[in-house]
Amino acid sequence: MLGQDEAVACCSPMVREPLGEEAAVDLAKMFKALSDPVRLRLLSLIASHEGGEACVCDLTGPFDVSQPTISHHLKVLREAGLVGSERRGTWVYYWVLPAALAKLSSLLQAPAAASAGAAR
Amino acid sequence: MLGQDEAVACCSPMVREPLGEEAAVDLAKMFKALSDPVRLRLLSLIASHEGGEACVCDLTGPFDVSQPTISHHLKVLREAGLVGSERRGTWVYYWVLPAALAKLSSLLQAPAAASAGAAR
DNA sequence: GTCTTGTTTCGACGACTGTCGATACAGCGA
DNA sequence: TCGCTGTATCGACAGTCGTCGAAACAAGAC
Repeated sequence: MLGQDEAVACCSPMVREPLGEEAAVDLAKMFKALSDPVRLRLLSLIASHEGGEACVCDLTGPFDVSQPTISHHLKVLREAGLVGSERRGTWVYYWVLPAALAKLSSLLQAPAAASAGAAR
Repeated sequence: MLGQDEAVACCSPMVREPLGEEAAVDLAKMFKALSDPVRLRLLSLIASHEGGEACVCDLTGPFDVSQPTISHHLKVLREAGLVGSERRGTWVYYWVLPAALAKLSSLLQAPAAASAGAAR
């Protein structure tokens, strides 16, 4: 549960060395979870919500899609390891797992050298 | 073409404030391009290749899929704005656009505070 | 010009995805 | 207990995606 720290530093930028086949499959699942506008907004809505967590009732309002669809997207995010969830009484709360985001973020980090060198 | 610098700094982490509807649609397209294992490996193969660029002939070998499929994936990456390409004589070369990766990377950056605060 | 090699486009096919309404489940309050 | 509200699951449907072989296009070699 708490062992998220190792995940943060697990991935050097993918621009430094070729991604392994298995790692690519794994990472692709996480990116796929981020590949829908509704899920992206859900994630940012949860993360920026007061206290770092939000109940589903906070999340259905801002969208034009039905409640079952929101529930489906939340499930996708959860199964991708991007958010955690817990039922507390009547409501179910969701929060972002920062280690997962950090993992992807560091993976995409482009070395400054490459960035500067790309003056084409 | 050259206006990539502004893109680098355009996006504060999505965990700080809710993503706008249009921004989410835009970003989702880029993440969708990353949501396939073959494309992820292609991207990292291109980026980590000597000189920061690779010709298609360097990219078809490591994969089990047909060459037209590789070409298709390269097109997806190109249309997502993640790579650039150019024909030089017989061969076509691809390179990564670092600004695009940096944009996504910074977007996913989880503030240390949120990380620490998630001690549930 | 004609052949050869490298790359892209085309058309088709099965599999997966996002969405919905209907329904089921969970917990609270009367 | 019964009803009410919040959330998840189910089944269905249209649309998109990854893949292939065949064919077209591009550039150099003979």
